[in-house]
Amino acid sequence: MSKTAKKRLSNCAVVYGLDIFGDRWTMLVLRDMILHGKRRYGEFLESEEGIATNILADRLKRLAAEGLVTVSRDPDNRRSNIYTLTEEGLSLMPVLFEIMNWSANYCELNERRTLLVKRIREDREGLMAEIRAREAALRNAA
Amino acid sequence: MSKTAKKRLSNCAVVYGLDIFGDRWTMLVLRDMILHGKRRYGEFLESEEGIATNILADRLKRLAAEGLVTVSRDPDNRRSNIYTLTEEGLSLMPVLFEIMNWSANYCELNERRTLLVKRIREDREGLMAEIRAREAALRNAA
DNA sequence: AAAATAACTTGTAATTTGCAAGTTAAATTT
DNA sequence: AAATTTAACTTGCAAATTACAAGTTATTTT
Repeated sequence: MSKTAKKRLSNCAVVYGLDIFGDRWTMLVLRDMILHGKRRYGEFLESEEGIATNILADRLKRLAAEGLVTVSRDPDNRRSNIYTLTEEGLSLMPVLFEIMNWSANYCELNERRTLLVKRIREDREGLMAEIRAREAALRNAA
Repeated sequence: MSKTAKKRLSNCAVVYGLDIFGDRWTMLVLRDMILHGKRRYGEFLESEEGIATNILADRLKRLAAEGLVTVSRDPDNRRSNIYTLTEEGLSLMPVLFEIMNWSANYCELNERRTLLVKRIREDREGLMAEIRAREAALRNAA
C-alpha cells in the first residue's frame, strides 16, 4: 500500500487535510488563486517566492487530482491552461485566513497586507463573498 | 542570507506562518499537544503516524526555538523533558480547528473524531477555553 | 554494579526539492 | 510557408530532507 493510501486510513482530519493541501507550495498556489485571482501557470511563476517549474507543475497536477481545482484550455489561446478553484478549493478560505490572522500577531506586514488582515478580522464573510463572486464571474465568462 | 531569513523578508503572512508551523510533522506534534495534552518525547512517538526519532527531536527543537513551546526538565524524573505550549502555540488552535473542519467535509472519520469536529463547529470557544484551562492547570502543577 | 529507561544522535539509504536546460504544441512574425 | 516566439511543461542531476536502524548519554531502578 502506498504511503499516501496508508496515511488516508489513519482517519485523522488533520492528517487528511495536511496530505491534501498542507504542503508549503500547495498553500502558496492556493493563496495566489484565492487572494490574487491567479489562474495561469505563468502567473504562479511570477510570485515572489520563486517556485521551481517542476514543483509548480506537480502541485497543480495534485490540486486537480484532489478536486481543489479544475483545468481547462483557454479557448482564445490554446497554449494556455486555466486553473479554476472548485467549491472544495474555495472552502479552504477559512484555513488560509486563520493562518494569516495568526501570523499577523507575530510578524511585521506591509500596509497592503495589514489592511487585508484587518479585513479578514472585521469582515471575513464579506471578503469570502467577494472572492466567491469573482470566481463565479470568471467561470461565467468562460 | 539563509533560505529561512530570505523567506521571512517576503513579509507575507501565509509564508510566515507556513515556515513556522506549516510542516506536516510540526502540525501533528501541535495536534497531539493541543488535542491530546501530550507533553513528553515518548508520547509523541506513540502517535499512529510513526514519526522518526530524529525528525521528532528536530521539530521539538524548532518549536522551542520559535517560541511555540517551552522545554523543562521533569523534576521528578530528570531523564524526561516536558514540552509545554506557550500562548503563541495555543493561539494556533483556530488554524488546527479550521483544518479539521474542512477535512470533515471530505473524509470519513470515526465516531470519536466526528464528535470532536461537531464540538469544534458548535462550541469552539468552549473547547478552546477547556484546553487553555488544562494547560494552565499543568503549568501550575509544575 | 548492572540493567532499564528516556531522549536523543549518528550514519546512511531513499525520497524530495530545486536548478538549468530542453521539449512540445500553439500562436505570431517574417 | 517558414521561422520565431510563447506557454507550459519535462528531464537530468545535484543538493537537501526524510526515514530507518543502531548507537550514545544521563538518569533511575533493580
